[in-house]
Amino acid sequence: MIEGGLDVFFEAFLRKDSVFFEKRTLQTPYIPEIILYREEQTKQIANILAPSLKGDKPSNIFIYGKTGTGKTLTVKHTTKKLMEAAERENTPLKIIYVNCKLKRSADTEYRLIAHLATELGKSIPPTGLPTEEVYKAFLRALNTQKQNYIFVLDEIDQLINKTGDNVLYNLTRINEEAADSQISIIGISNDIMFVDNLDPRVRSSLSEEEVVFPPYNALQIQAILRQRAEIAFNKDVLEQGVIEKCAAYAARDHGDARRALELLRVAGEVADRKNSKKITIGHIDEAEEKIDRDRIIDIITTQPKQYQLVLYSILSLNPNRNKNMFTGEVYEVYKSLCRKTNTSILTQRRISDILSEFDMLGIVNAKVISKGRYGRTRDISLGISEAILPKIKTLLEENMRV
DNA sequence: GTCAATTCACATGAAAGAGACCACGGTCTAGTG
DNA sequence: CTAGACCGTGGTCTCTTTCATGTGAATTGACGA
Repeated sequence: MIEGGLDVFFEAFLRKDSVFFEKRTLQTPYIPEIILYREEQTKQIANILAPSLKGDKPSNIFIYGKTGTGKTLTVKHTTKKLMEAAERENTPLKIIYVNCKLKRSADTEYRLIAHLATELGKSIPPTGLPTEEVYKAFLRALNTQKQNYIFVLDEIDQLINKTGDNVLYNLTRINEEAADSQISIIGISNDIMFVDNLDPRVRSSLSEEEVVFPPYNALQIQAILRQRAEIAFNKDVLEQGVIEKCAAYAARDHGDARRALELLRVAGEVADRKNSKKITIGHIDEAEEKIDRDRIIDIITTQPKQYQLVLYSILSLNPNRNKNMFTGEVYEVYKSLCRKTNTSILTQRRISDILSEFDMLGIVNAKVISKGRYGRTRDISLGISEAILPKIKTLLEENMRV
C-alpha cells in the first residue's frame, strides 16, 4: 500500500463509527464497581479478611468454583477495598496477587517464592540458586518490617499438580519462622477435588475457611452482560436477542461468564469490521466461530515441532473417518513422517503423553478404551470442526518445511 | 453354556538423563595510576 | 591495584527416555450339565 493510501486508511479508521463506547469493560482485567450475584461471597471473604485491619492474622481461605464464575474478580475487588481501608487506617498490610498458571512466572516452587520475594522488593534471579536460598531471601524480605501479608494464589491447583504440595506446607509453616510478620494465604482453584489430594496437614491449614462460587445461570449471565454492555457499547447498537443468545451459549458451557463477555466483545469487533451499526445475532455466530478458530490456530502454531508432527499424523489419518484411530496407528504414521522430514523420532511413551495433552486442549477427543483381546488403547477422533481443517493442514505443512 | 485364566496393546508412573539456562565465587588478565 | 573476562561448580527446568507395573474385556480352554 502506498503511503498516502495508509494515511487515508488510518484517517478513515479514526473517523469510523464504532459500536463500542468503552470496550475495556468487556475485557478480562476490568473490575466493575458492583459485582452482580456475588454479594454473599464478597461478604464472606470480607468478613474473614477483616481482622487484618486490626493487625491480626486472618484465616487462610480456600476458594473454588468453575472457570468464569467470578472468583478472581471478587477476590481482587475485595482485596482492593481492604487495601484502601488499611491505607486509611494506616495499618501495615500487603496483598500480593500471583497467578500460578502463568508460565515462567510462578508455576514452580522456586518461581513462586522468587516471585513473592520480588514483590517484597528482593529481586531473585530467574534460575541458578538453590531453592533453599530463595526461601531464605524470602524470609529476610518478610522480616524487614512488621507487617501482615496476604498472598492470593490464583489457579493454585496447577502449581500443586505440577510440583507437589511442599510449597504450601512450607508457606503455611513460614509463619512460625517469620518473627514479626504474619502471612495468610488465599488459594483459588477451579478444581473442587483438588483439596482432597492434599497432604492432610496442608489441607487443614490451607482451608481454614472455604468459599464456594456456584456457576451463574443463564438469567444471571444476561444481567451481567447487560451491566457491562451498558457502558461498553453505544446506545441502541444491540439488536433484540443478542444478549440472550450470548448468555445461552455461555450457560450451555457451565455458566462461564468470561466466555459470554468474550463472545459479546468479539461480536462487536465483527460488527465493526463489517461497518455494521448494529450487532446482530448473526454476528454472534460468527464471533463464536472466530473465537474457536483463533484459539485452535493459536494453540497449534505455538506448539513445538514434535507436537505439530503428531497432529499432522492425526490429520492425515482422518480422511478415512467414521472410524476412529488408535495410538498405534498414529505412532506408525508419525514415525514415517519423522523419517521424511528428518526429525528425530520420539518414543511411543512420549507420543502417548502428547496425545493426552491434545485431548486436554480439546484438539482431539481421546478416550482410553479396551478392545479386549486386542489390547488397550486410546480411541482418538478430531475435536476440530471440519470447516477449518484444510487451513490447519496447510498451516502445519508450512511449519514443517522450515 | 459357564467361568476363570490368559492375553494383547497399550496406559500410566517413577526415576533418571540430557541439555539449556543461570548465579556465584575464584582466578586470570590487562589497563590504570 | 582493580575492573572485567573467563572458568568451574552447582543449581533449576523442560523435554525425553528407560524401566516397571497396571488394566479391561475379548478370547480361550477347561469343566460340568
